[in-house]
Amino acid sequence: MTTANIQPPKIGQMIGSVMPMGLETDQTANAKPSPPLIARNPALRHFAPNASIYREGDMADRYYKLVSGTVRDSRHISHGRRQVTEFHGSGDIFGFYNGSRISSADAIGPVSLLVCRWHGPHETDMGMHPSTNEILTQLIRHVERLQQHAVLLGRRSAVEKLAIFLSQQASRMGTTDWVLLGMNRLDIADYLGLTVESVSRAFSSLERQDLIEIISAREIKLKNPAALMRFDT
Amino acid sequence: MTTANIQPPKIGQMIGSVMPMGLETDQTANAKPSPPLIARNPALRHFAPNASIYREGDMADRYYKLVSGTVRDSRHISHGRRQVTEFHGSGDIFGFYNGSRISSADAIGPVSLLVCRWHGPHETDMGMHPSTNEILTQLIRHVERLQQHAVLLGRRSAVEKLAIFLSQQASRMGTTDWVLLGMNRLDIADYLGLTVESVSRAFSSLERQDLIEIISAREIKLKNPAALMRFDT
DNA sequence: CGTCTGCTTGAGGGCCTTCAAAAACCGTGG
DNA sequence: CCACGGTTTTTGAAGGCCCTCAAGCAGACG
Repeated sequence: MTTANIQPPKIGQMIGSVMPMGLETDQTANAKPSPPLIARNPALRHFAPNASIYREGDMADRYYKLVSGTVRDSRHISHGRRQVTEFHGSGDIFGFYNGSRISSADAIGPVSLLVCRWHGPHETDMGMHPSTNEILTQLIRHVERLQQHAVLLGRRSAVEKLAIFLSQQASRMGTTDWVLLGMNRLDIADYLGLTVESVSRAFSSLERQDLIEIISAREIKLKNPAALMRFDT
Repeated sequence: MTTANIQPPKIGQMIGSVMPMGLETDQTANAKPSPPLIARNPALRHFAPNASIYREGDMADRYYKLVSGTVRDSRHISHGRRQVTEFHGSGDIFGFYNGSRISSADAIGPVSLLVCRWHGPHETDMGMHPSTNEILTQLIRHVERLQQHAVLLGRRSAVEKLAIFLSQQASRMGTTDWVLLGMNRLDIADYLGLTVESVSRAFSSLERQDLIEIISAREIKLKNPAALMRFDT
């Protein structure tokens, strides 16, 4: 079974005393009676699968540096729909907003990250752990990714969207011919602006064209990476 | 082919004498045959309609602060199509990339902007004209706008997309009940991930619903701003 | 073994795209 | 002032793709 190497997130194996299913808002509030919320220095924290890291409307008084796991950044839109704006991976710094947040961040699978206090650009100066240079670089990378995402969303065809998405996921994990997806079909659908069904059909279509092989739902072999990349022209 | 008939902006079109009336001429550019392109301090420059400010693949060795006019930021994709990722307005700072640029910037209409030299985050320190604080704020705003754009692109309906777009354009120019569009239908279409025809039909649909009044193609009266905003729920 | 969740597949309808053409707009020149 | 050519915008008709609703299937877990 190739699926053996995939570890579906298990709720029980979380470090610390984190509650399951993330029905509550913020871990930090519940983990301990009243922990020192954020020290002057970044604090390492752990989140259970589906736990909420921050929500739309919250004040943006801290930012985050992802150590391990995948974080979904999304906005709710009408009729229960939602738009996933970005997937964050290890090393990414995120959570900057001018004023209050306009999107929510949630853990997909177990997540570890550094929490840093921040009250605005004026507070971003020397001596902080992620340096101003690193923050600038990350913000710029952020912008680049979001522009790339706009290109994805503007595409007409569902198959094109998925092909490019898979290429990007592969290159992001440093490989060229296979991908281990950190998110489910619904997350992908909301990221690509499609429905779950359309995403599933796109997967099947790519497999029929012999461009990929669906080893399991989460593990994809790219049988023709060049052809997949070519959708991005 | 919708976007096939776009003429790629011509690089030679930097302003000297081509400025339409009503705009101050560029003294510095006319004073010397080949002015020092970028000084240590920001240099004010003028661009003619459709002039290119930077292109995909260029090294990102400078950034820009827009003084007046509208700038279109776009990426070329396959089959002559393109995706507009953002419209920049007065005061916006743009053009940051890690390494080489992944999108092009073009002037829509006459544009004046400050050009600032920049070779990476390490060079962004005190004493620059746009301060590090301002740059951080602008980058964050950039991210917020791009996230908002993703929400727009993810929308199912063309009418929804246009309604939200018009609301945003209005609030961006500080008004609530009318908009003067700085771009044509094709630009809007490529921004919203639609065709010109669909955009035009969406305009007509909104007018039939009595939500807007098309005074001229570029000048729109919002007859029911609240209803338009409600599409953004 | 049965339930639950997530993924896939099928059929029908709606919306956008495509192709085509008319209408409105604009600067130019008679 | 009006006529004229090119561009931009609008409108129409037909087709394709995605969405919706619905059911079947597979994997995980007790």
